[in-house]
Amino acid sequence: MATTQSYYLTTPIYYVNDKPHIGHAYTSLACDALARFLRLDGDDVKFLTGTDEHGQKVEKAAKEAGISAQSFVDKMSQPFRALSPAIGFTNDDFIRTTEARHIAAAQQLWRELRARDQIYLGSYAGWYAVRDETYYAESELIDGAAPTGAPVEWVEEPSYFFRLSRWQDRLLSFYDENPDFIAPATRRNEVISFVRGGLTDLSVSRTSFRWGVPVPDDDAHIMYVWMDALTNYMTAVGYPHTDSSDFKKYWPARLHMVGKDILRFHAVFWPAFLMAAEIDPPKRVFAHGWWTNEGEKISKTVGNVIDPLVLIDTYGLDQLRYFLLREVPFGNDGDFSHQAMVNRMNGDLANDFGNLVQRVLAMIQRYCDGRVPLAGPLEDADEALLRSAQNLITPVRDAFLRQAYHEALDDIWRVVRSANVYIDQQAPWKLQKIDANRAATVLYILAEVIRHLALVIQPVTPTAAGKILDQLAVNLADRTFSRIGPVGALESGTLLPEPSGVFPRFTELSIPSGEGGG
RNA sequence: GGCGGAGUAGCUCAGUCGGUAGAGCAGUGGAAUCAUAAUCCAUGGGUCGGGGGUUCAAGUCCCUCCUCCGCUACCA
Repeated sequence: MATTQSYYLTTPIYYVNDKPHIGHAYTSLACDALARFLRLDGDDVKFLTGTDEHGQKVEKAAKEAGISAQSFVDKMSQPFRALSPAIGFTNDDFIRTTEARHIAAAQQLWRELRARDQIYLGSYAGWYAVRDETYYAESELIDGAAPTGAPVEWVEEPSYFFRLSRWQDRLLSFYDENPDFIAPATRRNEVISFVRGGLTDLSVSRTSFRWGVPVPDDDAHIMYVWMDALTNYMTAVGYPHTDSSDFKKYWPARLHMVGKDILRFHAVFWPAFLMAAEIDPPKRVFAHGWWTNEGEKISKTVGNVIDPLVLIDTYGLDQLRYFLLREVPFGNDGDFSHQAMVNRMNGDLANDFGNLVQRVLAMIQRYCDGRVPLAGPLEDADEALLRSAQNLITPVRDAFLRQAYHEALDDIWRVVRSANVYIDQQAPWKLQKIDANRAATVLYILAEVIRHLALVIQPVTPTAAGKILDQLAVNLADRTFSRIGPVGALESGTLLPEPSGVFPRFTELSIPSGEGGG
């Protein structure tokens, strides 16, 4: 057995001032597929997601709603928690920044920084945008508003500062020594160029509102939301108990998956905080891209926000998961369109793969009494196809570890297509009439190939893959990657259940009565 | 303005250490009929953004220009 490795990966914690949309689902999906892959590969995985619940926006929204901030976030956090069962996310924990465990962790990190003179008290004055939770320089303002369009107000307050300026060189050498820390490469260049441009100390406390983690030993201040929020990644593995088994096992995190908009916080501030506290920084931050909707930028005001739950209703869960991971080189922006979705769902899933499974299982049912056929001597073509399926895990693993999901799926589909070529060349429906043993051999090879395909596609389309493995009578315990190859081979004579399609085609009849996306 | 990335077949993109370009989809023609009207086979004369240079040879290196995108700065 391979040695078990621990792999801790996280989504950002989602800000509760919003409802879950396709962007949240996408980030979590990218983590989920990897988490599932690693578990099947025998790793000890911890996959974390959760909600970010502090900040002025929440405080204001709660006040406007006439409820306490706590009950506001209790309510708003719920849809994010509900996303996991809806989209099949297998997160091991769901953290909320309002939990006691987290407040203790954030305060401890603060104390560590304070004790090392990495935080000092000063004062801050500037244009502050509540909506963005950010200060802007005078020069950044456009017509008296933030570049984002958010209204700004002049705020002058005492503030604690983190000595970020001291970490410029350390960060640059850290990036240099860890070329895989920031992905994709183009984002890495951006971050490095930003840091090279010079870093100023970072304001890390606020006195203008109250909804946050109190600064230790100074009740007038609460912690800057990002310092609070980023700490969640450590909270969930036991911090401040650095001698706990979870912390030792899972920290530093192997991967923080983030949207490209919050890369800087993760790739600059976060490692600086950690190095300043003498804690190991995470291994990797991946900044993925955004989706557009039918070519249009998605925005709330335009009203073209995509609800992932609607897409699941329309196209199916596995279909959506497949589309999101296949359609776009991971890291790039992508466009969601009905046509593209249907092309993937029908072309790749239903026609190429689903139909392959169906025709093979149907022939086994008909020609072999519904039992796993007995293979005779193998010919070159048999061995070539079988080997390509058995070896598939290698490039697929390599792709997953680089978060190159599209490459992994491309590799898998190469084998799917080879199997379709093979079945046509061998024509078992003809062989059946002249050489039943040879037909049985061909069908056995195909069944084994399908077993391998189903095994490796599990992280992306877990439900359908499970159904295929059910139809091959593969035990639940035999669905890990340790069963790849002859060791897990189907046993001739095993009775198989009646096959039924796992990847339905999308037809206009598939459209539910309500309006679809839009 | 600076830094970075990208401009390759109708569309989306691959193209390793330089050797006269590939995949998928779409289109066209054909085969087959086990299968979810699915599959398979055949078919791509693209000035590899423009121009110049190095080289026996450049999509692939150098210079320059154009366009688009990202990050960043500044003037206002």
